[in-house]
Amino acid sequence: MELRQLRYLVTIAETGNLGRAAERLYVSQPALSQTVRALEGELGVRLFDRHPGGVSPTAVGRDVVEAARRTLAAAEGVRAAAARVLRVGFEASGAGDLTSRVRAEFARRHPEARLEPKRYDWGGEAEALRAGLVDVAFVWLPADLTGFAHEVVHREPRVVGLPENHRLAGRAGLTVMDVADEPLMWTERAPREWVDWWAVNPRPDGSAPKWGPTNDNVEEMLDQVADGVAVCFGPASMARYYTRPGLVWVPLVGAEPLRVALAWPAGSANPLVAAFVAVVRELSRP
Amino acid sequence: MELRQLRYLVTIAETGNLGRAAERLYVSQPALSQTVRALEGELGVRLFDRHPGGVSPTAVGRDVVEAARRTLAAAEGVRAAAARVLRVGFEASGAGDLTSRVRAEFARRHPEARLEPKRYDWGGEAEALRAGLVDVAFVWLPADLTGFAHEVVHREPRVVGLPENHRLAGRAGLTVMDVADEPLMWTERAPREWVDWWAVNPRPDGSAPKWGPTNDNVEEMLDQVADGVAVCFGPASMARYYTRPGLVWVPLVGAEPLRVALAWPAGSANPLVAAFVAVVRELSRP
DNA sequence: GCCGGGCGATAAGCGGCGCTTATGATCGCA
DNA sequence: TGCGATCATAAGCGCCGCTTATCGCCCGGC
Repeated sequence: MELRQLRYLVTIAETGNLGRAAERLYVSQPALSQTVRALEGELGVRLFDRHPGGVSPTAVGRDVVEAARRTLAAAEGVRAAAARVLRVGFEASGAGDLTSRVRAEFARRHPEARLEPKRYDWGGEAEALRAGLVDVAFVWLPADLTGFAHEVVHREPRVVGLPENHRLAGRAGLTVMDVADEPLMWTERAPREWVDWWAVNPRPDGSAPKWGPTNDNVEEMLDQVADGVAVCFGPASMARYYTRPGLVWVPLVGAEPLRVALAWPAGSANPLVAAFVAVVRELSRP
Repeated sequence: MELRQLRYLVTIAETGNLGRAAERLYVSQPALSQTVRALEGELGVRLFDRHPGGVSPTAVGRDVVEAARRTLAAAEGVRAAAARVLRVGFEASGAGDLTSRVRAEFARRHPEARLEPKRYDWGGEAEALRAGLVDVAFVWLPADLTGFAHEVVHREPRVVGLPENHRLAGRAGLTVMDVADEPLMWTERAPREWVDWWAVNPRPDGSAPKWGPTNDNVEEMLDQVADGVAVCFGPASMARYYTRPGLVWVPLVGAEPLRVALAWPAGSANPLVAAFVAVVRELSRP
């Protein structure tokens, strides 16, 4: 078994077609035919069912492909270990100022290492983690982190984003019910649970939020709020990290704060992960 | 980068010597020389310092080798996925009858899969997990499980093992202090923390246990207890899974029960891990 | 101080294997 | 029934990773 074979395998599974896979891999179709046969022989199981129209993985094949994906991710970890890069996933304002404090301290301790902060859209940091696109991530809870090592490292109160000419814009604080009648921004990207948590759904009185337009990320959300079409909720740090002309932030009172977890695949191949976790753990302790 | 190269790398790091590594790998020494150079070129860093007497990994090299190890373990996961085997680590009586219930239910749901229970000596199941020798393990707590996904799935009261002719052998229950004067079996294999927890050290009154002979595993321990040279502590299931002529078990009262965690490397390449975890989680819920 | 042994690096040649192109076999579909 | 997909097979070839042979280096022993 070689990584080349696993790379081929994954691409074949993704395209479901030897021809197209060959194209994407810059090899000829028989090369893949041959590789599949070799792997099937070595592993002793049929991995794909062939039919005119393409190939589809068998039950075992699906699992093998998934295992192959993880192996390739681990191999990427070898590269990362050599390059001393650590890809850190987050969304929007991440873990607030903890993020920058961690970055500074990590750089101090590991001057040879390079952090690569990678921002994702709503709920995307958890997906990225799962897909092996990042080595570690600051994940906004709630999120499904089963199968990942994680710990809550940060919490911050929430705020309400309003157009500056909104009748409530001058208030010192707002409750969820204060803005119950305002259309609320939401997203189709993140899991249901995530959206409901942010929207405080159901409300204390059992009612549902008044859903407004959807958006895919902070910028889109804030643009629309500044345009006056809706209001939004966010963590306090969002007020410090993102501004928009025509947008004001007011503390949201009586709602539970955002909890941010640091999550990473246990047993990650990238040794910087452990170092990063240690720094975050230390700085989040006070 | 190919698995072959990573295999070579790890062996070279283990032997610290190209010649001996070549021997173990059934290739010639220049082949390794060449592989190291190729990898160093591809990764853009020096991995080993060469000196007369052998090679030693650089700082980066150490990390790369570690990442390579994980990658090879992941590749083993591909084999496991194909073979549908799940290696389950445990020690002694493991998680008691939960173990057998899980095995039955797992076999029912995944008839094509094969469980490979692997028993380890005291504290060895956690090491085995770390070394990638098992895919999942029932770990007796306390244990260091940082970096692993884990959850407590089982608890059971403790018992005292005594020679049958011991003056306390007929009692319905014993406290730690009742046997404070008896030499207590212990082991040098497990971490300090583990040994102290089992020995209830320090005792409620602040005193230390009276340490008796050491042993490496259940059989040795029970043999010695049956011989009358010491007493031992164990989980209740040990009384049901192991018997010895001349040995009796008495409940240990007033001591906290054993907690058993199911632990696995998050993001394991073996898909059966998730299936197994699901079964255990379900059966341990009642 | 010199020589021998052990180490890794280099050189040159060779052979396997994984690629290529060309073609065959099979099925679905019009 | 023939066409256009698909994957499988065949045959040839070239790369690359192996081998053996040798070198250069450092050290330790006498």
